[in-house]
Amino acid sequence: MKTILLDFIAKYITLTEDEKNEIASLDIFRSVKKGTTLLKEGQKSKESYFILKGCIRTYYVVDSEEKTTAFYTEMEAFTPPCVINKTASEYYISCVEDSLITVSNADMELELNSRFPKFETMCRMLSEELLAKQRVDFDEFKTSSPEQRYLNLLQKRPDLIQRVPQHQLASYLGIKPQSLSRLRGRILEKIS
Amino acid sequence: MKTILLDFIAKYITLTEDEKNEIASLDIFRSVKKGTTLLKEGQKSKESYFILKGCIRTYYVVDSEEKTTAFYTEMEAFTPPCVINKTASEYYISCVEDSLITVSNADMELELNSRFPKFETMCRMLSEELLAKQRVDFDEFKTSSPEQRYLNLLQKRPDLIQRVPQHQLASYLGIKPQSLSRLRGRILEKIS
DNA sequence: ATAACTCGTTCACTTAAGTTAAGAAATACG
DNA sequence: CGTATTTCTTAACTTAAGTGAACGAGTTAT
Repeated sequence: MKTILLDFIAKYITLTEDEKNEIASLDIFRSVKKGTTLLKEGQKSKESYFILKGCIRTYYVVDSEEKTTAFYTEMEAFTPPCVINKTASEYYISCVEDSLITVSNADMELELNSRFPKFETMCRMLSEELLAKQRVDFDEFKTSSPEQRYLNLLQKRPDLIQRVPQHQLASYLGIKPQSLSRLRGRILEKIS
Repeated sequence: MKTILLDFIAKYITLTEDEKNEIASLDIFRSVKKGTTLLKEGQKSKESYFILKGCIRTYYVVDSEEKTTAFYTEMEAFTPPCVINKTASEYYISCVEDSLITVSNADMELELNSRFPKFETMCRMLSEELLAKQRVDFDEFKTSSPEQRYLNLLQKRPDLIQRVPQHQLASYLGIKPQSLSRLRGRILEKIS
């Protein structure tokens, strides 16, 4: 189970056995139930997350309506903007499914970064990679219609369409649930 | 002039005089004319950019139509996704105005990172910060209408509306130039 | 077991963006 | 200087998303 995290790290740097043991012995592994809220709007936080198993969602509440902006699943890591900016969170984080995650602390990372330059190298590489990936996602979103976005999602993350409620998917695609229903109907008609 | 870059770096780390001199003596400062294309679709590149003065635009060409996805202006840095992913570029980079920029190389950065841990710390902090900022931008884009996006841009980057052609702004906002014209008319009517 | 609620879908209607075309205004260029 | 080109706006029409309401299916609570 803890090997999932070590496998992830191995994509960026090579750890000694001692270092692996140190990582594995950290008290960062958490099991969270579906529906659990990990962070609320207005709260301050220093926590970063890595998903071993399950699905985590971030959403804003605008005019008492949820606006889902991201889903994180297996082998994905993220740090909320409020942790980087040291501001109160503008969004909520909650569990879509029973999940197994790691929860690490900014202070802990700071210490690891200064103790192990290797660790900082990994953080830099990971941030650069995520920045590039998110840039491409953003560009694709901007340059395509809701229907294209849905078809794109169907290609790239088909699992999401199965494991996530439609109304959350809709807002993730930037539209209303009714529009997603209609749009799916339209696509089915085209095929037949 | 080179102090602009040093001021930017100073936001993240503290350099010695020797280090400052070394940075200032690097052959990375370039003056580029309006309209110059820095990178084309299909090309490979290892170059990162920092804008001292001017404005740089990234755009895709889809069905022989330009889709502008970003503008970079004074004191902004960016590395194209193709450099990180080591793939051919999917977009173009071009100069909106006569600009003064730095062009650095991935190999050069790798060397600096290993010679000066401080430099890698800066890269990590910068990537983390840009990742958080871009996340917020993406979320705002997703959760708002074209009209809200325009008003938001008017607040956050009023200079862009002056210095960039409308049709490029429109595609940056995810709409057609005609829609931007109409939308601006609608806003003016509301005010009066 | 039934009532309350959530979720997804459908429908009719409204609103805004896309499309096509035309013309005015600004800019570039020979 | 005048012509060509690009840029911006306007208008009429089409298409798709937003809105409000209603319905059935499935779930939760009492």
